[in-house]
Amino acid sequence: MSNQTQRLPVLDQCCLPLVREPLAELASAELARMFKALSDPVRLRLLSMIASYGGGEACVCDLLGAFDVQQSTISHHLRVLREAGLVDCQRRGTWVYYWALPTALNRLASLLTTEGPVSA
Amino acid sequence: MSNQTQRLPVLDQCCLPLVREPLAELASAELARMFKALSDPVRLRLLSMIASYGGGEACVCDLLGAFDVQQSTISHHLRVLREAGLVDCQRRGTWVYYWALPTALNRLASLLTTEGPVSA
DNA sequence: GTGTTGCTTCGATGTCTGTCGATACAGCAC
DNA sequence: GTGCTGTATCGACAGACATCGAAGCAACAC
Repeated sequence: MSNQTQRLPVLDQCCLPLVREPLAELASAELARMFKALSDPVRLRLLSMIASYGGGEACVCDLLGAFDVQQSTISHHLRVLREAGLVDCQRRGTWVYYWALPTALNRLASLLTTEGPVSA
Repeated sequence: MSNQTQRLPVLDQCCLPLVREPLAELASAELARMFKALSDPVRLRLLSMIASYGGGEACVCDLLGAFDVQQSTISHHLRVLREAGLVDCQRRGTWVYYWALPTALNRLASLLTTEGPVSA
């Protein structure tokens, strides 16, 4: 279930802050895909619930109750987050667990930061 | 030209990192609007060009040449960025200048950060 | 095997969005 | 005033997206 979508090669060398230098065209396309995954309230709450859940991962069954949409819709949003490289998942027996990918989140964060030192 | 759109009240008290606690429903809607503004490659590059431009602001005329889309499309994207609270603008004589709003960018950045200290 | 539960995928549908060309507006030069 | 330039807004349209219900698949219980 992991790694079934393509990698995001551009992100391996990008991530100077936006304010430091103009974004290249290729990088902007990849980054826009990641931000698009964050551009829906349901997905944002899903990511937040997953990332803040005890143990750093959450079963889909833990997430469903918090939303007023159908289970298939949640599954769709989880897939969008996964294809954007923001979360990954694994089936364990009957249940599927999701966890956030900190590297991706921190890269987006450092891109938006306008102050202080930068890791990349 | 400034402040012609509504404020984003939720952001004044939000912005603990996503990984720290689940996002409230209201906050997620406001934040999703901001991320949506970042979810287009043209807008991402526009923001980057504006933020990294010498003097911290850029005239629209400085931006147009870098894109393969019509001027009306650029104007549309600049409006989306402005209504999301990520940039502001001011007319000076014939030209309109845009600048990034660091507070908004840093809030999004701290929301995504999974490590280190947090300002809020 | 059958049945049940948890989750994903599929297909359809209404809404949103990026883009364009045309038009309107603002400021300057004259 | 007229004309010109820079930018914003309007209206239309194709493509993208969020949502749903139905169907499919995987793991378990029996």
